[in-house]
Amino acid sequence: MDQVRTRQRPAAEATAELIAVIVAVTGEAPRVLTIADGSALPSGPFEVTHRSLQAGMRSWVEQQTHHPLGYVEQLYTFADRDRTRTGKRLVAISYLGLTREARTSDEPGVTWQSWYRYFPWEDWRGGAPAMVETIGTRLKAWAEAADDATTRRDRLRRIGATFGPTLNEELILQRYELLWEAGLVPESPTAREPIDGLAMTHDHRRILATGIARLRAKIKYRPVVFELMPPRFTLLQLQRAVEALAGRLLHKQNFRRVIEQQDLVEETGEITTETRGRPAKLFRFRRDVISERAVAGSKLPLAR
Amino acid sequence: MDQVRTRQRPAAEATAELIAVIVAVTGEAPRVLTIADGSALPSGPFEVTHRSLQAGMRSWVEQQTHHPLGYVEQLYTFADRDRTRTGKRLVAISYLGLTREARTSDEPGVTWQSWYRYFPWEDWRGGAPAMVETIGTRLKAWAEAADDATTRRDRLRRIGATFGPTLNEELILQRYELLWEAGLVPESPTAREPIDGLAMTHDHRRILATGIARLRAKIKYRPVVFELMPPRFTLLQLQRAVEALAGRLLHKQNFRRVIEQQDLVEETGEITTETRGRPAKLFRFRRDVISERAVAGSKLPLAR
DNA sequence: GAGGAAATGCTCACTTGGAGCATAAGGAGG
DNA sequence: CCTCCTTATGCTCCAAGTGAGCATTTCCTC
Repeated sequence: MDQVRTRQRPAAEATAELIAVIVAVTGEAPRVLTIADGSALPSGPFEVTHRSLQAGMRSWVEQQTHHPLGYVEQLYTFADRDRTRTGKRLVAISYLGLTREARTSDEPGVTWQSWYRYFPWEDWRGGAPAMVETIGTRLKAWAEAADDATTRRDRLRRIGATFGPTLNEELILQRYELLWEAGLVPESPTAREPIDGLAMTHDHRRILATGIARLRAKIKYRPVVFELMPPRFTLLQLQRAVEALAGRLLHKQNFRRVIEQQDLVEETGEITTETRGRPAKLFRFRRDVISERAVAGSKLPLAR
Repeated sequence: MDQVRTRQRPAAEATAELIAVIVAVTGEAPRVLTIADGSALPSGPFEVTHRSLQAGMRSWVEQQTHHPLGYVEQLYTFADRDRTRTGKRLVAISYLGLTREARTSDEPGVTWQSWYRYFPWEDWRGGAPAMVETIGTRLKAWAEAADDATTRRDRLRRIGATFGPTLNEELILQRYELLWEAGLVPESPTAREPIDGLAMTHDHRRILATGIARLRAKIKYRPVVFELMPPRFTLLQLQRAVEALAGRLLHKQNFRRVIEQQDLVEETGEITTETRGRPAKLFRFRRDVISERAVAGSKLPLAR
């Protein structure tokens, strides 16, 4: 009955847009596929010809970047008030895709960018980035500038939780939002002398942050890193990839221990001498574990 | 530039629908708010007047059920081909809401239902439900009936992973999908002698499964159970609520140990004698931890 | 041939998580 | 009033998991 009532109302018109965060790891850099020379994520409207949302997203990415996609998962859906046009609502559905960087597309404007160009304060592999101190100072100033004590305390608490010494790499979105609120990024309406870091159109940088956060969380319990690896790799290469994504370094021996005891990889029998030092065994991902434990976890030594 | 190309294409029309999975725990039953006498979830179109997707969803639920909402989070967005009407695409955005069951709404058709009426095979609190064996038999028959060996092996693997002895309560969606594929639920196009369990219109039962899966996963690392509890409760009541959601029993002493060492609750100083046995202390949730560790986890002894 | 860089093996101290034993404290029934 | 039943609470044990390091091995470069 309420169903019926629902049906009687004129359904509101809307436009659905598909936005993709496509990630690869090349060398030791986590990279994201962009269009418009790094200032936007691949995107396009959901059309009648698309079999599904995901299919539509794949089609746009392939059309705009000529890059094939592998693993894909939905991220988040939002409707900005700012995105309203001609009385219709614009709903944006974002996806996270994992792939390996192929030949540079010859499409104009299509480039792979290290995601740390957009979030330079997120790369802690070489210790805390210098700018973190500046950020801390400016955030505190912003917190102190609050009108009432409650807001002030709340801001300080959030600063401590997101930029604290025990930095949690999954909180990238919360950190970005804090910077946005504090007017430290150019996209912010209250921006004043923004800090370093490339911006993107609309809320694409925010969507990128969402994708990174999801990925940083997911590598801890699902074997998704392997979607970013070449067919054969050494354990150190695997570790470097995880470190690139997480933005922090890991204990080598423990990393190997966990990977091996998880039975996620198997030796190919080959050995590489391409690196310095003692030659390393090459491994391959045991694809079958994906089905085996689509469920069970994969666990990486990323706990804190 | 690719951006520009995107803009030049005529944006496809779509209709966005909001669907809500509203959960409460009453007594020892996890309940879901339904309309149409249990056959549908509250839902309605996203309209221009809605400030945001979430606001729209709240407004529909309140309008259809007169039930106030608390905690809410987005679940998933999908576009069924079947949902196409008049050449437009229908995008459905689903939400999960947690609340406490208030007075029964006087709206006709609005009822709270135990979610195990829809998924009777998911309640393992009293041991494996009798129907699980039947399900296993029928699923195996379905697997064996596959044309080629690969499909057969794959089906058996999935059956083992989802209905295996070490049943993982989070896989409720995968189990439902398997039953759907095997034609064991009435919604399935290949349905034949469906097993027990109430169906819902469209894919609402599937959305409910998604919501339950999310909630079962989330209670393990975020203090969301408290959204479902009264202001003051005993630790056993809290445990019963978690068990109701997870569909399985927990070790009492360990449960208390974890809850207490997490500092999630504090004693009210009161004692209740409303239950049998030794009177229990009443606790209240420390609301402030939500902000304290919006981040950090809460962890419940639900690991396996 | 020496030194440097990585790969590998192993140890140790601690933390967590799953189980179970034992005791305490009300209420109900006799 | 006494006994039994039920639930609340305290604690102990043990196994598995995790964070840090030490020690060796094996190539390459100089």
